[in-house]
Amino acid sequence: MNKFFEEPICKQCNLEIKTIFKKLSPEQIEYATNNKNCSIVKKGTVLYQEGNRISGIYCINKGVLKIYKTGTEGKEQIIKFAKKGDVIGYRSVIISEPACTSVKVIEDAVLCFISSQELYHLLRENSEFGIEMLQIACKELGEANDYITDIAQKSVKERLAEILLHLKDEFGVNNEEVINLNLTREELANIIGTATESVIRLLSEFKSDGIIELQGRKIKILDASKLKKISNIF
Amino acid sequence: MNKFFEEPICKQCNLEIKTIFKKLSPEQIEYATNNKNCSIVKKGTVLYQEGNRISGIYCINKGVLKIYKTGTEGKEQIIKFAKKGDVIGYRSVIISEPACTSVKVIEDAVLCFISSQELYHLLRENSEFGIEMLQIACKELGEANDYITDIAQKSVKERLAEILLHLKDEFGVNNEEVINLNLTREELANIIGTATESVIRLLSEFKSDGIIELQGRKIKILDASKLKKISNIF
DNA sequence: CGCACCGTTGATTAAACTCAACCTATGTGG
DNA sequence: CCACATAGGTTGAGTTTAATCAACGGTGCG
Repeated sequence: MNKFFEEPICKQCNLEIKTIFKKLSPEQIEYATNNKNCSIVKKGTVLYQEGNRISGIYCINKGVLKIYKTGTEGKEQIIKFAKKGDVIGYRSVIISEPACTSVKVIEDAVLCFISSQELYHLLRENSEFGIEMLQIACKELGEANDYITDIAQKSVKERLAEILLHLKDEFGVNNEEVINLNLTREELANIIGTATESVIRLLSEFKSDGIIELQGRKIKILDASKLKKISNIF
Repeated sequence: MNKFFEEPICKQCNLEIKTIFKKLSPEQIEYATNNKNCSIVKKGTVLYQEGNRISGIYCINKGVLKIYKTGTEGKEQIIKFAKKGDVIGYRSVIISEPACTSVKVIEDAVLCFISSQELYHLLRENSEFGIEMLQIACKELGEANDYITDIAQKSVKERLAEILLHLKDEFGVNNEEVINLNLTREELANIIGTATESVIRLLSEFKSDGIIELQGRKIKILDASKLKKISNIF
């Protein structure tokens, strides 16, 4: 089974699923197919770092990537995770600036690289494709604004509850209600902007309140409605 | 002099200055000119609120607007300010969603309204215009990511120092080094995500340290380099 | 085996919030 | 014109939240 993914299978890559490419004409799909560059990237790989010039964007066909910034004192701030169907790196390419985030693969990924030139070619040729990109950027912008409000106004406990629900939404749960994404305690802390110890304490509080169950990094959600109440989402 | 601005002067409106329109062809400028709708909006006016459906975007020709979200307990979180040359409302129009922010005029403004239909018409017809919009969105996205990292990691004091410098940059200072934007203490607090009292205490600390001078809402910056040091910007 | 990384817990400290009181300026209605 | 209400600003005291510091246990790996 694993062997199946040992090499990029371009035929079933992003181009055919619902991604930014869905508005391309057959000729443009052909163009993109001939000019993209698929590769397998192992967990732990740093794709690029804050400050790097990047020469194109990556479409994610498989895997999970962590997008983060490095704040004062070198502390990592996780901005978001990217998974199948997401595009990353476009911000820097579009405004011709060095990357403002770093990207690390946290689950083995299959990525498809499209160079800046090709991206611009497609943007110029197909305005619907541009609108598509614009929609992606706007969606991300709305999420960022929500994030700002949450971090600025909610307590750590509220934010942790919210993030657990958010991760459940975004990555789903297996048949045992365990969130399909394993993060270290430190990573959880770096999403919500707190100390690792605070996350640990709150997780065990949730556990003793019967809201979650913990087995190492696996988090099983027992009572989503309680989490919702704690997180103050309406 | 004031009379001069009593009515929108479309001839010298955004269309001719460096805004999103700079990539339009003469015919498209003509089209936009015939379809836009300029108006004077008084300080205090709420342009639209979170949750409203909005039917177009606003280009700012003059004035200052406050873009904010309402968090838990009704506390206002200021996302950003918009001024001459900025466009607002495009996020909601592009992804066909209700507004995720509210907008209030805090300095008398001249605004130019462009309906969703016209915006889409221009986007479809001119892919360079789309790229222009994409660049605006990406720029804003980068700023939002910085903001997230700051709020999550910096102390209130660091953030206040940073915001003062930021306001100085964005709105400039008059010939007496007074920031060209008057905000209430509460508004300052709602930018950096803290309590009004904390802002007051820190401002008077900065004052007694000889870093700033205060006269009501006017903030005079005496020592920008000290502010930079406090804010931990590198 | 020993190192490195992660997770956990406890104790202490510091930052910032909340609450309350009071002051000032401004504007309003009687 | 005065009395009063309102909004913003300030200060102090007390409390809460969360960060920091320190120690220690478990796990996996070279």
